[in-house]
Amino acid sequence: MKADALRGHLDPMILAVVETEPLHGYAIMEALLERSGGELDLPTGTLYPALRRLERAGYLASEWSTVGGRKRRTYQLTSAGTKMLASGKQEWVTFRAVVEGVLRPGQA
Amino acid sequence: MKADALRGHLDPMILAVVETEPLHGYAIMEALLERSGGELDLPTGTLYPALRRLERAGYLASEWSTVGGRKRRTYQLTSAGTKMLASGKQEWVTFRAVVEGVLRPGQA
DNA sequence: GGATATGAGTAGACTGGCTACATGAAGGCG
DNA sequence: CGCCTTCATGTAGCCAGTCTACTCATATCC
Repeated sequence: MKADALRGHLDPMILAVVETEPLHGYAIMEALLERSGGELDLPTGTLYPALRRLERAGYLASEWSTVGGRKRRTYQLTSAGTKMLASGKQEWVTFRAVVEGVLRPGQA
Repeated sequence: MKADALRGHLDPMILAVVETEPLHGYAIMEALLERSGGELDLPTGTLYPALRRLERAGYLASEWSTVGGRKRRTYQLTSAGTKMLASGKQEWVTFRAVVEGVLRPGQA
């Protein structure tokens, strides 16, 4: 899967994995990997800046903790993030319809 | 629909509309607009550079003609373009599975 | 002692879609 | 005639997000 393909689709995916429970960065990486069936193996240079961006934008809130001698920054959805996730899901549906309307998969 | 979302997905869409018949740039724009239900209204600053890029890459071949006093550059798929389109469609299926696996739409 | 897993982060490159602009002909309208 | 809209192609330069490559630090297992 090409890197560019993710553009603009990563944000809702990140928000989605912290929807049900707050997670720290490393756990978010693992959750994305697991939910995508091993396809979405984000480099840290992508994930961490993305998380900070989403926090700056007000969609995530973070909190430091120490577990087993290691520092974690745990992120949770804000109410703005919840709304953003909902609209992101809606946009995905639109986007999918556009692409498939043009590609017409399964058609000559 | 955000602009970034298109990143990496535009190329197969362009190839798809010239799959059945060669078209010139302006007609490609209209075809994309029509097939997407009015959602995909590409600026010329996006489409024309993309076409040249795809031609440079060997996926499209172009030919000039004059119709009604206006010059047209008509593009058609090369055999490499046909293969590229096929793999692009396959990549789309994968990408869709990844996004939906993470987003889990219609699920809590 | 060394490798691996956990955990967070930055600097800088790359790239493709965008805005804004330039050019020109055909055709309709008042 | 002058003006606008549509058709038609194109470039220059901006911008933002993902990437590569790196740093730093602890815990655990061999």
